[in-house]
Amino acid sequence: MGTTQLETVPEPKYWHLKTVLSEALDSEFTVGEILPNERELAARFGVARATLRQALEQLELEGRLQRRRGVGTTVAPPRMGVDVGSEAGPHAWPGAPGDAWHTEEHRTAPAPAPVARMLGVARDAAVHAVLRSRTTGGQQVASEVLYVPAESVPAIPAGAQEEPNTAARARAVLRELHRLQLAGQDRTVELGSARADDARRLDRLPGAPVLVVTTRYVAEGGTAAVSVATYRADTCRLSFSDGEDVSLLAS
Amino acid sequence: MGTTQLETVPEPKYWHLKTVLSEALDSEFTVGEILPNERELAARFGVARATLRQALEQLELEGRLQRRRGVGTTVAPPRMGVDVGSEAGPHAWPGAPGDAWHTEEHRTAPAPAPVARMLGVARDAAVHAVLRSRTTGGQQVASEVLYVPAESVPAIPAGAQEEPNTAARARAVLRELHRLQLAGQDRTVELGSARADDARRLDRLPGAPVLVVTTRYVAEGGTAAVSVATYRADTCRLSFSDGEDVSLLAS
DNA sequence: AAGTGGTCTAGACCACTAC
DNA sequence: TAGTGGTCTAGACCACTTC
Repeated sequence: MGTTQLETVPEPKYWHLKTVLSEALDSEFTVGEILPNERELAARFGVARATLRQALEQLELEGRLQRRRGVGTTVAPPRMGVDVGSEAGPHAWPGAPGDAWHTEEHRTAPAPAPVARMLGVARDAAVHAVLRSRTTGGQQVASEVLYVPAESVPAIPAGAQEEPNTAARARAVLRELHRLQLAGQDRTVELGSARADDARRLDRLPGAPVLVVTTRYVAEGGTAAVSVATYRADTCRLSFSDGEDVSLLAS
Repeated sequence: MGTTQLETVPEPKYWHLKTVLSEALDSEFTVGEILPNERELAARFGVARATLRQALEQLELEGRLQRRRGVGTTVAPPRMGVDVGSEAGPHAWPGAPGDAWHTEEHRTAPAPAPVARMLGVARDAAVHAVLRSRTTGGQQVASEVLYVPAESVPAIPAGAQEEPNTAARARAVLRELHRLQLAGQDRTVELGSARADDARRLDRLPGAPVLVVTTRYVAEGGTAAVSVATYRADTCRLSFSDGEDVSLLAS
């Protein structure tokens, strides 16, 4: 026999299952419909529940399914496009009028190591942390922490006094930030898994896949602030329209 | 007792494990070092192998570990930044001189349904498909398919003749495309899982997490081409520098 | 041939939601 | 309380790499 050995590949069961289920979703189910439970599906396909779950996990990762403990597995709507590139025009400070975020809270804490490095501050230096959240179509799609070193907003008193009016303090930090001249910004996107607090805010379990968008805001002196936004990877498609008029994207 | 019920939350074992391992990676291991095998790690932590694997999977998803069948689990280097926004200046056609891609192959096939919709062609209409790949630091980080409807490159003869010189044909399609005036482009990023062919090209198993970057190229008449690029989500951090001079990003 | 990670099983119990 | 998905176990065998 030749060396070609056509298709010796034994396709894993869960992979084949995923394909079968995916086609069934396209043809026999409608958005929002609930699937039979895992034990029954496993029995119906003649596999162990763990194997079936491997297939379901993949489909959930791809945004085709939504699973909720105690409730069931439902067919997910197509991912929603979420504008990231031109929320309020190119090169705008966070919190500029018209952006898609809701300012929620203010804390004073040391920034995570990579953020501290970008900001050029000591690894354990306390900075302002402004927590914001973003909702689209009635659903929480992202939560963000904006790190602002004290040097960027000298008019804001240091946070010795941890008062309850944190939302007001957060807005004050943003207002001060807007006084600076924004020289530019750059963004990175990477895959992450939701930490416990983000997971709670996004209504997901810890470890759920998220898209982490890190934005560095550059002003005169250097990096004036860094934002770390985590988007639900299962329901979101991030869109970076370059400021052009892009109308017919739709789904 | 009050209703606060502090920390009733029984943290899942795999979650706790992941935290412990993560800290160990930071303090006791160096990049490239190989970990003890899964059976031994599981025994050492007193959990089933499946539970340990759940923790390892998370760490691999976050780019902390790299696992290879038949070899072992190694500590991964930090993710590499991959420029997506300004490869060859803003608003350049794919294949413009200086871009980071290597043109490999040409096919003629119907585009996937969502792409066909963006291109405004019939769902089963055959279009040019140009396959390209991108390497960074000696590693294959992305594979791309560029879909070009026949209308965008009328000078290229329809692909009745499936000759072997497909790379040459691919470059011819790109050359023809460059004759059009590029009016704008927009990008989306979403999470996906590698199909069998992409997985092979990226040296990963099918289903591996990938970041799917979809770019729509707009010329006079409308959408002239659509590119679907899949990046290894475990090793890549996509960077959208807005064309500014952004030097001090580092790791 | 030996050792690794990848797949799969059949079961158990837990946490959560809804009634 | 009943039913769902989430976690966990202790095994088995397979596919792949290396020697």
